[in-house]
Amino acid sequence: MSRVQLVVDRSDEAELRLGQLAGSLGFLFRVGQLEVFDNFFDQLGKSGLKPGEFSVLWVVHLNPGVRQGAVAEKLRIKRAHMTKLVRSFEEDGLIERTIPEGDRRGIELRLTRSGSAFVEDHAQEFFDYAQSETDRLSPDEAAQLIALLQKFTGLTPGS
Amino acid sequence: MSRVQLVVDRSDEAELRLGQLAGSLGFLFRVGQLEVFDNFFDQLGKSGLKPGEFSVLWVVHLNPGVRQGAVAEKLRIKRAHMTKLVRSFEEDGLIERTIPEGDRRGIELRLTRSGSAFVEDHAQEFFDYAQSETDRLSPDEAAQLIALLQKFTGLTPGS
DNA sequence: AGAATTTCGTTTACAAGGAAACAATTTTCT
DNA sequence: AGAAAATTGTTTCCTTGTAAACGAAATTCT
Repeated sequence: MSRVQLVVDRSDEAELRLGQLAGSLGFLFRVGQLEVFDNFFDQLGKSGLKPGEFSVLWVVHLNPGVRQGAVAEKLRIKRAHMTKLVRSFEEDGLIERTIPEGDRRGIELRLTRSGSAFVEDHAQEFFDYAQSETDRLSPDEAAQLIALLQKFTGLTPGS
Repeated sequence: MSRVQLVVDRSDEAELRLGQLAGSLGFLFRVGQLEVFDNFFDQLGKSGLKPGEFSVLWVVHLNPGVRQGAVAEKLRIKRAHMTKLVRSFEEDGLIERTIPEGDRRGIELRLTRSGSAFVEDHAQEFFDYAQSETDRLSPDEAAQLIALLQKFTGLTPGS
């Protein structure tokens, strides 16, 4: 008895066509970021460290007295949201807000002693992790990728 | 009468140090994505086109009958959220959901005639825009950046 | 000086997205 | 076959982030 077998070969979960989408910067950025953040939480989530929040503390650490609007603009956090972050840091005793004499609209941010301690405690693991993100690329490729991203975003380590 | 002028030279909004943060992939991805999306809405927002939503329609367009979980996984959309998107597309008459014979847990997605029309109407401008995103880089750099991102994310145009 | 505009942070009201528990189905393991 | 485990989509609740209108302060323009 002969049998005809229809082999559809969906390869099941196999291939899913993305077409031009896979060449779209916006999409690649999104996937890249989720990739990185997922790993981040897997590895550092336990220490209560969130990338966005740590970034704010880090920038205040490097720029004591900075106005919160300037941090928001640089880190691309909306001002409305920055208000919440900063207030919450203040409640946690990590950040100090002072209204400067010169311009009493703005608010200057500084780390408290406790905030400094937090940054110093976690900077190492944060940036060590940032380093390890690039493991899936060769060192050359990683350096190239970062350089291209910096050019694209207009960000440089210096400033 | 002589005057002493204290010049602090804050350069005002000038420089804000980011230190190692500017070399962190997660941060660069985030800024890159926001950069791209802001421009996207400036240019295409009027046509009611949202990048995430269009991406879903596009993938269904290229892979008729795909299960929604597969789309979610590939596009890195959480399944809970994909449910909402797909239901909303169904309400709008853009997508058809059918329960396949083989496995009645899953749901197969297909574009309706109206959904196909939408994708065909907007694919051009969507990907034209995606192309224009790279304007701030040279063509070589853009190609390199995309290739590196594809390698990093494990995504390739083919599949 | 005084009115109009701009800047800065805040508030409120909402949208986007995620975590966890769940029901229905299928698969695996005895 | 039948119990245990895994898969798939859904629901509910919650967190994160945004938009828009606002008040206070500073700046600009007569």
